[in-house]
Amino acid sequence: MDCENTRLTQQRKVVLEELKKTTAHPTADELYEVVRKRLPNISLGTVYRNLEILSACGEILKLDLGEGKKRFDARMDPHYHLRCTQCGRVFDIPYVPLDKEIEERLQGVNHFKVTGIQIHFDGICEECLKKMN
Amino acid sequence: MDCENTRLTQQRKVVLEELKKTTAHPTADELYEVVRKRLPNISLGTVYRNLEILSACGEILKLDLGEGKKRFDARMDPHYHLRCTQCGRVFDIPYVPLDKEIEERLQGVNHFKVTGIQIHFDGICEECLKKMN
DNA sequence: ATATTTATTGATAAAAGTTACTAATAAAAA
DNA sequence: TTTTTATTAGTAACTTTTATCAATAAATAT
Repeated sequence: MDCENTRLTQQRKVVLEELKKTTAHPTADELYEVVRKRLPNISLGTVYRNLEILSACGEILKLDLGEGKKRFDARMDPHYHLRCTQCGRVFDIPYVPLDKEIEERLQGVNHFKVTGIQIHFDGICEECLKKMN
Repeated sequence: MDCENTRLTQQRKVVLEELKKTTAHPTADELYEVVRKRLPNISLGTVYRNLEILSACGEILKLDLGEGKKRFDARMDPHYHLRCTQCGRVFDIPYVPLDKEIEERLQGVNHFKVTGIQIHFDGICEECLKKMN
């Protein structure tokens, strides 16, 4: 992916701006609906294309929480994600530096070169916990 | 999901048997091709349906490694998975009991009830490492 | 400023993976 | 054996994502 010869179009700008405004980890389709309020003629394909480019160029994160669709996140500092099995929302979880330790512990037990670790959590959010009691 | 009133059909039996034979973590489609050799008239939908039922009833694992398609595994003892970014194959990684420790460390830093942890690894397998040197 | 180059767009179709539907079948119970 | 109903094959439909392509607009050169 060539991130040098990239142009800051209105569409790409608005997609990135709207993603930065939210903490909801929207899907491409959800973000499309939001962006459409500012750019009514934008197409869903353009949203997909820009999310792909932005994530490939390290400007945003593409998340796969096993839902059969991808989510996106403009927050780039280290953190984890928890998906509430009750309401389906995705929340940020503070980062505790486990990755390094996990890598260390895995040394010697296999013949692979580990290059990345994917971790996320399932659980029940505060709001849903209250509703249950 | 009602796992009591379940019938051991030839199709379900063969799907489970063939999955147990392999360590390749096949997709539904890949397993369909294998099962078809024994049951030429089985349909892809039946393979999907049975994999769904078997995993819902805790007989097999459904894996999502972020590829946009699910994989299945009949190995039920605790272990992790590594996907080789070079050849795309999925390998088993010995289990080191991280889950409990991770859960402990996450206590107090959030307001969620964590019910599950999804961990998998990206890397390069032994075979691909050799080819690179 | 203006012209040129080419990355990007909107619109649409198509691909890939998965689920839903239905009459017919077969596994378990009576 | 008969009855009940979970399951099947075949197919359509659905969801998410990617590809195609002529038209457009952002950056660069003139």
